[in-house]
Amino acid sequence: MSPPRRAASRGRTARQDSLRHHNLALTLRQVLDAPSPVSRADIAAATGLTRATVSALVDRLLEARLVAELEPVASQRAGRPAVPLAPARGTVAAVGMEVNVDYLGVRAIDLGGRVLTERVESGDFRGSNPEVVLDRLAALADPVLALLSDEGVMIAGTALALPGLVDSITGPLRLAPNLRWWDVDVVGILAADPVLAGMPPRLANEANLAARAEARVRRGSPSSFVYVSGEVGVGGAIVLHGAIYAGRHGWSGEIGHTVLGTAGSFDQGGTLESYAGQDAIVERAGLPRSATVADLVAAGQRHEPRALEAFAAAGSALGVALANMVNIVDVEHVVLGGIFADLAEYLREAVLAQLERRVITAPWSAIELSVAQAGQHPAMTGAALEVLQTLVEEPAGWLPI
Amino acid sequence: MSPPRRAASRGRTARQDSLRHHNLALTLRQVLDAPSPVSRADIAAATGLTRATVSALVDRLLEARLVAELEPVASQRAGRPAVPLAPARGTVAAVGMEVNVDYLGVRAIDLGGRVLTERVESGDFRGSNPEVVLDRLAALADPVLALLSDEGVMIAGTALALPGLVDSITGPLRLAPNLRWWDVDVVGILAADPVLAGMPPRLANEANLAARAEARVRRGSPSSFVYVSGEVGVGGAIVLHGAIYAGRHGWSGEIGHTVLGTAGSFDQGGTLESYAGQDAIVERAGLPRSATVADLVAAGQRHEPRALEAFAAAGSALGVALANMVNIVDVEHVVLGGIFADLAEYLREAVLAQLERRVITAPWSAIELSVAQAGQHPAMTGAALEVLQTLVEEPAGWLPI
DNA sequence: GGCTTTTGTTGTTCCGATGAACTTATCTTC
DNA sequence: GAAGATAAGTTCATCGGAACAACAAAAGCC
Repeated sequence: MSPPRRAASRGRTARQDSLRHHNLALTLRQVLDAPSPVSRADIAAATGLTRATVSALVDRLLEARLVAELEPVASQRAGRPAVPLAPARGTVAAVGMEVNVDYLGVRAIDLGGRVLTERVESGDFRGSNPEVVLDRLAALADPVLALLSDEGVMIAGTALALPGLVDSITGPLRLAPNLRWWDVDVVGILAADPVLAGMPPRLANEANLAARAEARVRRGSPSSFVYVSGEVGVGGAIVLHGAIYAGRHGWSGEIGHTVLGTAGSFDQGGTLESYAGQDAIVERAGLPRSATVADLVAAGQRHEPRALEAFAAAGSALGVALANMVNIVDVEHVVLGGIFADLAEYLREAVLAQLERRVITAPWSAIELSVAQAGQHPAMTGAALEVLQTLVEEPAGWLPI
Repeated sequence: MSPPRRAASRGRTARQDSLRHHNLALTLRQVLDAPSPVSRADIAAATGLTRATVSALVDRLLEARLVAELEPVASQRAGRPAVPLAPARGTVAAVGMEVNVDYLGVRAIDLGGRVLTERVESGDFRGSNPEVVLDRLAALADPVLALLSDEGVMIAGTALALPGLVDSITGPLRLAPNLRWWDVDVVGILAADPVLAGMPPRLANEANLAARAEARVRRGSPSSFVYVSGEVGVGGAIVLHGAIYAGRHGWSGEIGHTVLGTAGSFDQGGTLESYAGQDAIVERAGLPRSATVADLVAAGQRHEPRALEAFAAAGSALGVALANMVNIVDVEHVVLGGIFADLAEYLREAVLAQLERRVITAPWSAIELSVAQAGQHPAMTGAALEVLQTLVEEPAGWLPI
């Protein structure tokens, strides 16, 4: 087995076929990332490759069924009409899975990012047994994978989003505080399922994957942002020039544990999560422990003073922690996800006030704050995109011999 | 510090000559980064290129006078003796400059990182006039550049380290709090000097460049670390896999402005600098405002209670801020630079205590704390290395036509 | 119906890495 | 000290891959 060679990546020697790999990946990205179908000539113009070269590359992608030709449409312009190229539909799927505190799910997307199938189950997995929960996930995934196989869809791979610290890709899961799981060999347990044993999931942190999904729907504007995801815990991620910043092990973005509110002595001091986690907000708002996000929003709409005060406190804490993060990573756009998206209306002012005050670069580059657009369960989509990315970076592996 | 064009870098089309560029840079790095001279055969073995290819590439590097052949040494082994290759000496120089709060200087290094010349002047530049100071810097740089030219050394370029926020590479300097400079067109002012007008310096933050020098002396272990530099201000930088993480504008690593010690309300709250900046430590130690680092160290050696207490407070604050940073960027090694290096003995315990307590990944990957090894004025070296890097990444530009 | 314009394809050429054979320079062994 | 053995570096034919230019195809324009 040859080592996985990426085209001319840093430190590796560039051979003849590195060129092909690189340009093939480049061409594929042009098709996948374009908002509407593109022609070979468009790709040539965008990449600087010649039309001849692009034609040869596209031929390979067509053969591999990664790209499809659509019917030409009348362009109303002079010249031979272009053949529109689009991501192939129903040929290749990527499967994203997620285990979170209150639900688990499976979502399959195709090369165009279209959802092919999805299954989501609610539950309460705080303090749950990993084997039991992961068995349940496998039971959810099996029919999805079977359905895809029946339809002749090739499965590019699987990935699993987890609300905790995961060693990049292969695991193990070190710690998921709100599940109360630690040192769980997730891949090993899932391998008990015969189907998943054949395509072990890549593991990653839920917030990082949600940020990936967000980066995709934004299609590059902004291409760099900090993503904070409010769930039971508070997660974060950094997207720089469209790519997830994973850190050394994949443990980056743990904003939830930012220390705030030390009262003079550094031995006390609560973390962001203790101010802006869902439980903290609910408690401060004076709602019962079982209150949901919807209950919080409702309280806000009724202008309940205690709720508004809780939102302001959470917003300030979030703003301070985000300012620290922005000062360190130098990214001027912040995206609110999870429950922070639902509560954005009530948090916005306090968050922005702290950001504008604490971020030293604010006078030269205003901090923008926006609400996540990636829809329900973005980490599931992000997990599938993670798989897709490996394919997009290495399309040569999918070519017919 | 932004990504200068790499051969076949992401998003660019790879042409035939991209291969050459890439492999040429790869070969050059092998020679420059090796601790001792290497042969063509060594390079071939290390890179996977064939000896034939390496020979051809090395010939070009010899012609460009970037690499030199040394006298063969008896290897005591069978076989034809290898021709040792080393960075060329005295052919190409990179010039690093620095303006800081209490000194300014110029340092020229060659391809091997050897210091060719350097000039440093002390001063007190708080609240200084940028034109005056930069004129003085130019007056310091001119003879250095002249000397190099006289000796037939080609100058690869210049770079300038500044203790503040600089827009990547071309400036302007947005803010240097301790100089009390803001929105200074540094490159424009230096262009009044006829010599520097011909080779305008790249600008970057002092801490980022010091971290670059540190990464160089460490030669890759650790290849990822957080660097905190205590000066009058507190600067920071992130090195990931040997490369400086610059952020979106080059404003990353501003750990000095981390908010700590908010007493319940988020409207108060001091920054790290107000606990661990030199002035803060001096004041808390009960020393006169004019006290130097040496005075602080002396007070520590005399076990003066107020000094030790000040060190403990600074260490705790630093530890909390570093923990926040490590949680966000996921790097398990911390390097203390500037005055923190001198005071490391007294800070270590408090810093480590906070790190071990606050970094959530500490149980799985112990945080290591070490002292900077890059010597005096590392940012000057780092600035020169910044220039060198552009050459190393694009050696093709230096080839004879 | 010729002309223009744009798309996609077909050779040919050129560049760069490979691989095998060859030369060079040492050590080893009898 | 001559004959291998071993390793370093070079030479040359070959091959893969992109560029370039010429050409065919399919439209609109007058």
